[in-house]
Formats: sequence, structure tokens, C-alpha cells
Amino acid sequence: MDDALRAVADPTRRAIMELVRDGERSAGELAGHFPAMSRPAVSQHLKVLVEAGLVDVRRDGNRRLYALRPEGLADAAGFIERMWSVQLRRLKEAVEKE
Amino acid sequence: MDDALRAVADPTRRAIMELVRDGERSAGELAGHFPAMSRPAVSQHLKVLVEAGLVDVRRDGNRRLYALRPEGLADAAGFIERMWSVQLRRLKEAVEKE
DNA sequence: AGGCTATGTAAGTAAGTTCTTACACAGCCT
DNA sequence: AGGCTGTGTAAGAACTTACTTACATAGCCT
Repeated sequence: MDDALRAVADPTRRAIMELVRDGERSAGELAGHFPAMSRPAVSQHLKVLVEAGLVDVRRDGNRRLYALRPEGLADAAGFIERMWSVQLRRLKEAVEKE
Repeated sequence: MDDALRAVADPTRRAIMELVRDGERSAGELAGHFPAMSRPAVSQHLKVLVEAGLVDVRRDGNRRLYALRPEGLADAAGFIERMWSVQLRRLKEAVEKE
């Protein structure tokens, strides 16, 4: 989970995830969405995402296609849910107090 | 959201959140849970958490009491949910294909 | 084969993070 | 007032991150 949460902390990587969310995208296609950044920079972000288990890669001839791998967020989701549950508990207590 | 996700990327800060999740804890009490780390280090983490909107502080005489503020995770939860929804969509498509 | 396209990797740099120790300050108690 | 307790802040060191440019490699096409 550590890796996933660290990976997701970067806004560029989150943007990449939003892009591959809707289907496979090639590395170049993704880099094209970040004109302010060099192509290798995007490539490095992709590496981080793959190693964190948040995206899958597959080779297609010349290119590499990246796709979202949502299971990678399972532990992160668990943490957030665990924190979030406090909301529900507090709400419940407030209701019972009435 | 940026701040919250960045804050949550650190394992010490997540541990602090788990601790304050069950109710208010004083700074010193929290620091006591991290014998490997200096007290100021914990204090600095608390500052980050407060600024990210993930915990609340309140003064109680000498001490400062910290408590979880789960609303701070709202945007982060939204992001994860948005990614997670891909799972459901894929599952649905798989079922329909049968 | 030779060249073009798509993409990753290496090396180096600038900036950011996370600690540490030393210090400052507020509140309590006698 | 003066000292103790609890806690934040300052300054700096060590490490990590997110880039950049230059280079390497693999597949496609003629």
C-alpha cells in the first residue's frame, strides 16, 4: 500500500491514471497530454505506476500500451475507508443522542 | 486533495491518523508511540496533517489534543472511487458478454 | 541492410522531504 | 516569581524526488 499511496501522491501520476482509466493508451499518446514535460519524464512516471501495481503494460509491436489496474488501490481504499468510518460512527452517535 | 494525498503518503502520518481515529490524543502521547523518532519530528508530522485538513487540534491547558478529521479525505476518496469504478464497469461488461 | 518511429535508461541537477539537535514559549503549581 | 511540563519552531544535514538532456534499443518498412 505504501507504494500505491506514494505513487498517487503525485498529480502528474494521478492525471495519467485518469487518462488510462478509459482504456489503453500508448506511452507517446500519454506524453502528448503533458506538453510542459519531457517525454522521458512521463516514461519515468509510468514506471513508478507499474511498479506500484497501479497500471499494467503490454507491448504492441513498436508501442507499449498502458491500462489502469484498479486492484492496486485496494489497500489504499481500505485505509481511507477505515478513516472514513469515523464519520459514520460519529453520525450514528449524534442520532442516538437525540 | 493534493495536500491530503501527499500527507497520507507517509507511513508515520498514516500511523498517527490510525491513533487519533479512536479519539483525541495529546502530542506527547502520540510521540510516545514512535520511540524510534524524536518528539519534534512527530510534531512536524502533526503540523502537516493539520495543514492538510486531516486532523483537528484544540488546546487543553498545557497540552494540544489532536483528533481525526475524516472530511479531509473526501477528495482523495473521490479519486479512488473514480478509479475503482473501472472494476465495476469491467465486471459488468464481462457479465453481459456471457 | 538502413533509416525511421516509439520508447526506455543513464547521469546529473535542483528542489523538496524528513529527520536531528538546540532553542523558545505558554501554562501549571508551589 | 521560578521551575517544571508540554509542545512548537529554527536551522541544518542526509536522503529522496522529479525533472532535464543525451544515449541505447527494439520493431517496422522499403
